[in-house]
Amino acid sequence: MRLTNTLSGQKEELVPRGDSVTLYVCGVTPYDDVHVGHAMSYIIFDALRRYLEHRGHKVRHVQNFTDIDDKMIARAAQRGVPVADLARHYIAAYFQDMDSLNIQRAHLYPLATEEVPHILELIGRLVQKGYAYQTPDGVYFRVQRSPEYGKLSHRTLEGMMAGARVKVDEAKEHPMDFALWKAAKPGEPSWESPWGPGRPGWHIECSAMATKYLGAPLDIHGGGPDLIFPHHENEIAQSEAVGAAPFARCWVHHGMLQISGEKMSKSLGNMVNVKELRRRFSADALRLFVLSSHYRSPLTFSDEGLVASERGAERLRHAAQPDGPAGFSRLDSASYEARFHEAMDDDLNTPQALAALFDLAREINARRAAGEPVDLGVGVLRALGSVLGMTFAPASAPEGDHRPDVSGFIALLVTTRTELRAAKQFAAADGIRDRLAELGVVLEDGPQGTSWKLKGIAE
RNA sequence: GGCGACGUAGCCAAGCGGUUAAGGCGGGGGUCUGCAAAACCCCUAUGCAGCGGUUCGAAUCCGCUCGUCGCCUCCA
Repeated sequence: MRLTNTLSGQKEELVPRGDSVTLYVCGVTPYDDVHVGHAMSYIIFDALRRYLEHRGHKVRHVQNFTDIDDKMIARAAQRGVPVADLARHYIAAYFQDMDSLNIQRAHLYPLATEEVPHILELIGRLVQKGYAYQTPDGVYFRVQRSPEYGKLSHRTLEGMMAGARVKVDEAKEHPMDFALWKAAKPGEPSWESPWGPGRPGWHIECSAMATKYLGAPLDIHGGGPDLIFPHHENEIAQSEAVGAAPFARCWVHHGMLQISGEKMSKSLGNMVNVKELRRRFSADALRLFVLSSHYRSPLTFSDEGLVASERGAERLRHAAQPDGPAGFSRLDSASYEARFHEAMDDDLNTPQALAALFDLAREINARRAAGEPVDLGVGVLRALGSVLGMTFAPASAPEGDHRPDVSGFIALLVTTRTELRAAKQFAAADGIRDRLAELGVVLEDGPQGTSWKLKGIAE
């Protein structure tokens, strides 16, 4: 398949070298609940991984947790809890939320705090080779030693300095030099090192973990677009300085999630967290919302968009119901599969892949309505949908929905209503239906009798 | 100030020089139904921000104008 490589700005054919594809995705700093921006990011990389696996590649997927940094320390202090406890809590929350979105877990989730020896070794090599120097504040990377610095973000040191929004630190040789090791201030968690007690800088952990667990060059290194600079740029500088060049063959970045035209950020206070969203929308609706635009385009979050996606998800769910007779069908699912693959092969074009799925759903519905067996088509729809991470699970049982199971009572009312209808007492029958609708139970009369489902999710 | 992205139907969104401009949501009409819902069928952009240019041919390439947004600082 072809993927856009941020490094070249071009679509490039992904050619696996060994028996597997290595995928490193930058993870979160676990100091707060995950928000829709994270959801968007990890849904996209989940779809990428699932597709690679669908195409027969073995994927080795590593994603880190930055469990020690300024934000962690500040939040822990604010709450009066140890940093490690804060990390443990939000890492658990991260998994809960991502699981609820049907995002496959990475094979390994290294923690920065557990990689300190390896990080120190890497810093030592950088110092030894003249790429790093010590100041009273810690150890810094010497960006001017990297002639290619800026190659990922396509900018130059001069260009960045022109912006002049860089804080001046007298002790640094160059304003763009960045910390590899931060000297501990009193009361901060710290580790011993040849440069005094301190903790790792942000960027060094990813270089250390990625090379340790996957080895350079990585086939794919991904992350949010806001990580291109400085995080990923610095990862490249550090890693390639010690000979791990190229650090990654293909850099994959997606568009930014925005909220009503603005960037969503902690400072603007317009965060929407995943837990809250999952109470109102199904995992499939979130998937559809994210994947119905191309991953490299910015996406604007909106409630109306989610509502529309929930309807769309419901449409696919309906078509994917494995009912009806099995048997031969004239439905040509191969052509839909071909469209799906062609779209996904071309830089993960999920909107077009979804279009193929919706067209398949339409044909399934039409043939099912005509009494034809559609089990083969349904099988293909479910298989391809699951490549995108769709669950097809009924929307009626959202995560965190603690409504008691009332199906017995509803069944009783449905039976009663059926009897009323048989007796042509339509006013009473409609009354039951209306009252149930008010309570969030939708009845549908079909040839095989009356079925019901809970509405509730996207109300 | 530097770098970059985008502007396609009421809304979201594909399209990467050449058949009738995907798909979803919404809306309109119809079939089915006691009615409704769901489902199905049909319709919903002679036009792709505007103006020039290149080309036999442009939503797609180039230039300019207008508009929106992002990165350059912690952030997926």
